[in-house]
Amino acid sequence: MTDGVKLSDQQYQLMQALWHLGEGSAKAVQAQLSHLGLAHTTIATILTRLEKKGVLNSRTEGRERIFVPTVSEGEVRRSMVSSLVGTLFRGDDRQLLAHLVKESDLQQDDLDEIQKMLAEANND
Amino acid sequence: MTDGVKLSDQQYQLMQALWHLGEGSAKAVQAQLSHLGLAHTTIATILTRLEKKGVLNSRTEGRERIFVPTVSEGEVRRSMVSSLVGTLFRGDDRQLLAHLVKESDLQQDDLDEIQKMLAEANND
DNA sequence: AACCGACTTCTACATATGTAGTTCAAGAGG
DNA sequence: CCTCTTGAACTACATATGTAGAAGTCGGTT
Repeated sequence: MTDGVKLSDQQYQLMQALWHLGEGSAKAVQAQLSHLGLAHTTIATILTRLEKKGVLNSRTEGRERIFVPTVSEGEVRRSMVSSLVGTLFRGDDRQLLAHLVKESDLQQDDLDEIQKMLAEANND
Repeated sequence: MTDGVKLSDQQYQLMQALWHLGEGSAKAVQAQLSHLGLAHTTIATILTRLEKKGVLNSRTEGRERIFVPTVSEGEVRRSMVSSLVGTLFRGDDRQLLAHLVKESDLQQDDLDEIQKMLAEANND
């Protein structure tokens, strides 16, 4: 079934930090995302909301709260891509594929690579 | 440049109705989307907001307000796909392509078709 | 002319999200 | 033991969105 996990850009970035870290405190996440220049309270708020949403769990360790993703990046990607496909292409993945092939500026080697992937998918 | 047009599901559906119609009143849009069961005032609100956002124009014709898209479905698709690619795949279209090839349940003829498209893209 | 019907526009309220200050609790240092 | 630091929790406020009732307006009908 379609998980329905859908994250905003910001939320995805935080999750990404956690996926990289494996797990971590708000502080650790903030460090990882220092380029965004968000206040640590902001990070904490978003993490709390993500937990309420069910994509994170947290445990208290000493005085720190450690957050752990409960969904993988792959799962989230799958569900977000399929949600977009649902909206834009009536759920037909192949139309997105076609869109990409037509709209992307693909180089010869990209094409080769894709054909290789196709061949593999083909063999499974 | 990246337009940055980004619509919610709901907003996209309304736009889609207008793209189909070419242009139309709130009433016409509602009719087109009757399956959603939204009040016509809801439709009107969304249309007004879409206009403020710049993806629609409207003219008053008699007592009706006719809405006209100012962006094409293709443009919106492009910018929404590329926004998702930006978030999920650091802007690399090929990664989304790879994702699709791996995750989608493609049939043999789908593969053939894609290869045909690739060959064409290749010839341009 | 008074009324009805069809639309539009205004107002309203809930949830989600972006963003962060303020307050609180508990360990670290003197 | 008291104070300082540090991170957590709470509170706050703005914008976007979903959703729709209420009020206003204007042309058509009797």
